[in-house]
Amino acid sequence: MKFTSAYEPGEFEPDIYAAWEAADEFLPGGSVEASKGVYAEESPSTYSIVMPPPNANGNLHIGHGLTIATEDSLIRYHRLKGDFTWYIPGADHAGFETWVVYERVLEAQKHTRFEYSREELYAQVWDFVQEQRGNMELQVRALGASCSWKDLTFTLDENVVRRVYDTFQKMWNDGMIYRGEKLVNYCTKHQTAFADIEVEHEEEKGKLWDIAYPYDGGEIVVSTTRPETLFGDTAVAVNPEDKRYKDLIGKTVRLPLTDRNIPVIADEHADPEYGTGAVKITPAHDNDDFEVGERHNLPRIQVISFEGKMLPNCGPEYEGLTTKDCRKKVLKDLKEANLLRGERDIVHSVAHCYKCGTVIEPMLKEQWFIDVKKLAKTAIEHLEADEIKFYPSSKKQVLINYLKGLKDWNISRQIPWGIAIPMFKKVDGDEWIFDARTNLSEIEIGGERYIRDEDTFDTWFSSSHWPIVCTNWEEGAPNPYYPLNVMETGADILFAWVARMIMMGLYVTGEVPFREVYLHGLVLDAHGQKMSKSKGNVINPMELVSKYGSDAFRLGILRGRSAGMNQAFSEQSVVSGRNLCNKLWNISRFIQEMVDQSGGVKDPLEYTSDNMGEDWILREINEAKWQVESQMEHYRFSEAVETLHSLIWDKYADWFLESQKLYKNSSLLQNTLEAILKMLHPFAPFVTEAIWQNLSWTEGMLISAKWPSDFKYDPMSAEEFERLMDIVSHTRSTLQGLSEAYKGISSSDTNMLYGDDSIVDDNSLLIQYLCRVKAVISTEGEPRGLRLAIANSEIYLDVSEDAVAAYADLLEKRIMKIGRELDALNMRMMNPNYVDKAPAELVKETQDAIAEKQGLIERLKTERAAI
RNA sequence: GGAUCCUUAGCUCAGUUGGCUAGAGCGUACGAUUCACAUUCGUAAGGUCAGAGGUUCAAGCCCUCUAGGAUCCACCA
Repeated sequence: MKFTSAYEPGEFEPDIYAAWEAADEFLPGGSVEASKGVYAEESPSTYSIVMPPPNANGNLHIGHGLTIATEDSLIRYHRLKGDFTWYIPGADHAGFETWVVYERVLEAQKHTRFEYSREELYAQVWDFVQEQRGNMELQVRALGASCSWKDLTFTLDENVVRRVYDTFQKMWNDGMIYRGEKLVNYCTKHQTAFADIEVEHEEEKGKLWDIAYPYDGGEIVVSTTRPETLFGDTAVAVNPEDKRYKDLIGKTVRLPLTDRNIPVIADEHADPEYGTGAVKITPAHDNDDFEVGERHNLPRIQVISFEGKMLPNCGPEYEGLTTKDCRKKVLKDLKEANLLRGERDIVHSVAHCYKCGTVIEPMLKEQWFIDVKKLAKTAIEHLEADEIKFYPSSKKQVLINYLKGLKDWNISRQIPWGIAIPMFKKVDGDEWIFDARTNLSEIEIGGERYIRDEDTFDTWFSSSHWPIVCTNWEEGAPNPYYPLNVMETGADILFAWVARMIMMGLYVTGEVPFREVYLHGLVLDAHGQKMSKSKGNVINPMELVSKYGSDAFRLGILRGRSAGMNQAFSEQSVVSGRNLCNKLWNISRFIQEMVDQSGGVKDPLEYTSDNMGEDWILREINEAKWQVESQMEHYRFSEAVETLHSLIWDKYADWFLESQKLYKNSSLLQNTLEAILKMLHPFAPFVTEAIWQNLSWTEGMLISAKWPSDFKYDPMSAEEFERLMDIVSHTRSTLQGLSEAYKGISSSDTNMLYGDDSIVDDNSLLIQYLCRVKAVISTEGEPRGLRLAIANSEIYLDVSEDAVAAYADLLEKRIMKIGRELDALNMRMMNPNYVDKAPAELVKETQDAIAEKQGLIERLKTERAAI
């Protein structure tokens, strides 16, 4: 006997995973060749998913847990269905994320990045990541991901870099890449630029100061939240419609604390309603001002350094101050100069570095940009042609709207950890050339020396190639795994990643990179709060896995989750998953015992005609299977889990197995259990495989078994069993009611009497067992006790008249309830429009229901009359 | 400011093209107990489907408005 009384996940999970992996079960069709497009059979159906690569040096968080549970259940389902499934794992160098971590490591060692060359740093981080990397991969395994490890792609792998360079070169040749001096979102702590999407805006309390800029015969008062940037002012703008300032347009005013004069210009940007209606223009340190500057050809004066300190051009008193200190000093000096006119509290949103929270400084910097017009336009066309189906569907339009307003994409990052930008600048001159030899910092072509750009690519630029590189897509070569069947990822990176994969997929391959997109929402804590370290409500998936098992975690996290929604998650749902695993384990243990009693070998499916429960469970399994198929098709994981939970627990165990305690049809038990194991396998791979391996008659591995085919059964017989279930439920309920109403009634002391009823007659033993009554006896024409209100039957509980009397109140309540239901139905039928316009089928159903309820009430009234 | 989504049992959520007598898990109450499982079994209570209108024979579902919440985008001198 290999079945212990409780399932212990830890005893089985590591060995089972190792066995799958050793048997190459994770490869498409189970062979290396198939992943390369070489098949034994003619064009098999394929199914591919790429894993959004977890950070190579990190630990998995709850979001990864959801990702893997979702993707792996799809993969396993399709594998059982016979598809050549390819689930390609990845590891992300996570450019900036990892860099932040590594900078802390350096800091701890009392070093800084500025002591090393770019190459040295790259090599150091590479080693650091390789050391850490195994951790993440072990955790992905612990979650049961049936991904093809032989195809693991690291985002800095050679083939990735090659593909990224190819694309970049193509874009360069197509004139889509340009170098521009623009304002970038700059973090002065990390000393790198960010894409707009990487910047977090937060509402903050701030102050709006009014500062007087004097001129001969007066002053103009400007409003600003950033007085320290006044050294970079190159104009004051007023709205052209603003009568207050009309006469000042074109005049010059004195810039306070300096000896510079700047012009007053007219620009729509100035909002007459806001502040004083006059605004200082600092093109080098403000996004809007930059645009105003472009419109009016204003000089751009950078006054803040990349370290976040004031530059010498601010004057010796201010040079070297941080922006914060400088603001204080400027305000103090303005006050002393009697130029500060006002100060008020405001709430405004301020951009912060999403990693360290430092205020983002818009800075002038030469960067590489991608002109996204064509990319976005093509993507929109394909989206509008419905080439990609979205779950939830609303996200498609959200994405289109985003693409319509997309600005040019800054792909330069000033961190060493990433793919080097393959651009070199002529030493003597301004010319830039493309060259893939980024291992060299300097190259020579035709006697000219070129120096490589120090920057690296934005990670999203390389990540946008993910479906292409993971499936080994090559121009002109057929590839059954591209486009992917589905891209499953978090709704929060719809813009950052999904949008860019679509643009890049179309640009490189001419095809959309995936046919469907399933987006999951955030996993919130049990109270619907976002998980965060500072709140201390972070749930570690690995802790849950070690406590309850991988399957329990997977079942728990998929429960109550639907596409695109941020939803709560609690340990409780994992407990419920664990219980289901244990239930299935014990079902199997019990079946194995029964099979052992009848020889322990595998029998072909047989079913006997005298047990309706067998027909019924075969029907229920068929129906559950069809439901799960449809639910998987529509990414309704939560419902699929519920369907299976209900099948296994409420139907298979509570009714079928209970009835089998009397009938023991060994071959049927075997065949139905196998079907159930297969159906639950996508969600709970370990326990189902563990059972499969423990059962005496099964062969091979469950992971690569075939999805069950339909069972044949007798539908009449299955329906009859439902009647039996009705009788049993009703009896139990009535007995419970009786025992609560009248002390001394217990089911085991009560006899069930029946009149002319073939179902009871044929199944008296089963009914006796399921109802736990003393005996089921024919009335022999002498009914007594309480008659049960069950359609088409004559069944009594043999209890005293006093007990029946005590039960009267409950009975009355039930009659009332059914009466109300009957009234509602009658109302419906009395409406001529309903009878006219509703489908005939429905009207018939209503009529039947009325007849049934009338009959029921009659019988209940008889019960009452008998009291 | 713009957009999207959400509001259903005590809690967390399902509810597909309108047909519902609104479901599940957990929790609660009552009862059971050698015989697969206490990670168990049985029974029950619990809902004006956020509010107000509208369309329809019929609305949790479709439309309009209102209130509350979440997220994203843009902007805020």
